[in-house]
Amino acid sequence: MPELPEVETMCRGIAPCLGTTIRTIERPRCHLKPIQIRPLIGTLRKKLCGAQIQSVERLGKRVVLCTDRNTFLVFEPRMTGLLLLSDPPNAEHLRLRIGVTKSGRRGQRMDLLFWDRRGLGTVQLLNSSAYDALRHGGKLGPDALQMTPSLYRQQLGQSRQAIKVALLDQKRLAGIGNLYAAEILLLAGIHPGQKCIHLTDQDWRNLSSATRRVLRQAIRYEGSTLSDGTYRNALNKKGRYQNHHRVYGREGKTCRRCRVGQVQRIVQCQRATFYCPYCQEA
DNA sequence: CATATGTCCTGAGAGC
DNA sequence: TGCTCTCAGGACATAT
Repeated sequence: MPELPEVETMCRGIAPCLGTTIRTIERPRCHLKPIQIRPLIGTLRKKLCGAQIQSVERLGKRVVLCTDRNTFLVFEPRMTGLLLLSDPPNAEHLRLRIGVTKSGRRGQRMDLLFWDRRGLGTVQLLNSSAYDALRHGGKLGPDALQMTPSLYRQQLGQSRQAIKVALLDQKRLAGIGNLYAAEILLLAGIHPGQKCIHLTDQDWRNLSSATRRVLRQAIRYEGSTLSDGTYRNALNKKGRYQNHHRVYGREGKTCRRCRVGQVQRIVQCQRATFYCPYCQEA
């Protein structure tokens, strides 16, 4: 389930594509239900073949390839999507292959692959106004790494939702998912069920610093590969942050922050929440 | 408007 | 053993 650290790792991993020219676009044969790709593959080919990849950006949990035609190819991995420069985990879940070449007459060939086991991911080509609407149209909050105490209070402070639920709302802030919400709230010392509207200035300060600390550390470890083994970096290597989770997925085990509390699992909005009753008082 | 719930999708694991 | 059922949770659509 790629969240900010995994998607950031993908962006860094596909950096060898920078400056390359798109030559081919294919959707591999697949007996599974095809993923959503917009526009249709033929149109996508016409619009992208010959275009140069100028930059790679992360937009919340999305990866964006920006081309010299002022168009933007937006990958949304959702649960199990991956961007790869090497062989995929298997062939049957390969969803899109983009062949690129380095600039120059006999530029080196390379394949950028979109692989997605569950097929909930999407790929979309946007023009600049559509991309602008995605970034600034109010559908996506500020990036989680940019959150300050006052920005947190501004984006979440009036909400009557539980803080854990609000952290997952990409309209409020972009990039946090179920796993990192749990780890961030632990370090902030805030109970996941606490209503946003009741949080104090000290809580927002703690949340702001915990957010940066957790996400930066997770990026350093190239994200989390859970027990299903799905998440991989662009070279098909596992992340390592799962070995440093303090509460996520650790129900009944000892909290890695205080080494005293026993990790609890509750359900909020039909999603699992892990927390330490010792570090995070109700 | 804000918040809550249902839907999509596949494969792992539980339970019989 | 082999089947059926439940669950995992991204974002979006629909309901309250």
